Amino acid sequence: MVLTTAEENYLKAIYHLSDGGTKSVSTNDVAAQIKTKAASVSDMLRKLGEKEVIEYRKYYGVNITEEGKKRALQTIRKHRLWEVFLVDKLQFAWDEVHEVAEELEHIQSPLLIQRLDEFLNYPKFDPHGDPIPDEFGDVRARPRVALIEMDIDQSGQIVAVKDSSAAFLKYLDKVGAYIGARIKVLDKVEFDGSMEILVDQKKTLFMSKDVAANILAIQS
Amino acid sequence: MVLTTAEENYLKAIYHLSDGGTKSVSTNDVAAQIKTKAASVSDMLRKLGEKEVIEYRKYYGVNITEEGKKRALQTIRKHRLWEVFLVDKLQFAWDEVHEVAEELEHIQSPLLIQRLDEFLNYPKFDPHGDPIPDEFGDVRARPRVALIEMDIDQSGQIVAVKDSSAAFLKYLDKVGAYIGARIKVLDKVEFDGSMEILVDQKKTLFMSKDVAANILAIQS
DNA sequence: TTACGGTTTTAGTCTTGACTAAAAATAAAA
DNA sequence: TTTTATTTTTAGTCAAGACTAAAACCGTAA
Ligand SMILES: [Mn+2]
Ligand SMILES: [Mn+2]
Ligand SMILES: [Mn+2]
Ligand SMILES: [Mn+2]
Repeated sequence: MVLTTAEENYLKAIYHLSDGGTKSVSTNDVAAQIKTKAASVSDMLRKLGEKEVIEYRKYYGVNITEEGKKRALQTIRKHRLWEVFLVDKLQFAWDEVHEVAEELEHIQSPLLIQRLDEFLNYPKFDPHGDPIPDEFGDVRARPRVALIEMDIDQSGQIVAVKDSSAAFLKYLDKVGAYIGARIKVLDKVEFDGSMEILVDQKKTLFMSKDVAANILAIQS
Repeated sequence: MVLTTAEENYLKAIYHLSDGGTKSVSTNDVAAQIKTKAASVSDMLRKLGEKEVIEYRKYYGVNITEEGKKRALQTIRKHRLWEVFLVDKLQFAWDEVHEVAEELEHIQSPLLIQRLDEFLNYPKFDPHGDPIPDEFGDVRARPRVALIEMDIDQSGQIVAVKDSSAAFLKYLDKVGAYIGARIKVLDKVEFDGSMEILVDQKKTLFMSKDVAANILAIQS
């Protein structure tokens, strides 16, 4: 059974909103994520339910099935591999890849993805630090914590961003935060939740709590 | 004005059938090429006419406009660049690329194509020997002649294939004909039009007139 | 000049994936 | 336990792109 581009996009959205299939997802949540109207979502949920990639109980939201999870992870795998390709091979900036990958992820060719993976040397993470599922849909997740959760004097390394919008990524470029940077929390301001971060042992960075909430690190 | 995937496919078909815009094209020809029904084609021709990429006179076939030619060549450029990518970078065989390129050619991103072109080192020909239009739609065509048109004792070099079907390309692989091969016509059989060809000064190849008609060479 | 065969267009239908407006169901408040 | 607010679904519509069947047109032959 084959999914259309629209169905793949819905399923991916449901997967993300459900935190990898752990939570159930409401019609309105999906509508917001996909930027469609709830009425359109209701329709699609019925169809995805019939295809048994989600379990759909009217008025009570949806849960993704095992089959659905597998399908969503395949699409996510393709999306992230293409992002790596665009950045590593075609010198795209990390804030330029998302829309293109959103299209490329729907190209149907198992051989293409297998060869692309090989060509990219089997990358484990995409340019935003998100893990790339293997061909069986297995994801090796790293324990990650938002910068905002870290305490003063704690050290670590930036490994991913929660928000992949161009606006946010460009801001990180501007201030010199990047994936792989070593960081240390110098100060947390009680009043507004903003933070002072030492980057690579040399540069001090001030960031609002909104920024700190969208940078993910591993602690060391 | 933006074209849908379907519209791009129709326009490309019309471009090819019209020999690069020189001949007018009938509804039935398009239907055969796209593998749809004439009724569907009529409908689409009306739409393409409204978008002024073709000139459509009911019952009298269509002619592609300058704007249409430009659009078609952009799609062809993308198709052929992706074919080069698949063969040169992902080790696809030349008979495996067409279907995938047929999808990839519709990805919308000028930056992607510009960077891909650069990454591939500005290739001038695709894996089947067809020229790749530049970003302005200019094609530098080589003078090519079908093998079947060559006379006994004439020499040359295989530069392209007319038929890009997997069946034909696999056959060429099997018998050892390839783009770039040096060839010489040893014999032409009056009776059935079949030919005897010397390849790379060492291997003799017998081919039917159908095969000889689909191999293109430059004479030397 | 008319009849005919082949080509093309029109008319009507279907599916997919959107939308708006209205109805129905659920959840929260009184 | 009603009432109300919010969410969700249904009903009806639309556009794109396909299809079949029927009508219209074109060019040729009688
Ligand atoms: Mn997508
Ligand atoms: Mn990403
Ligand atoms: Mn195509
Ligand atoms: Mn080609």
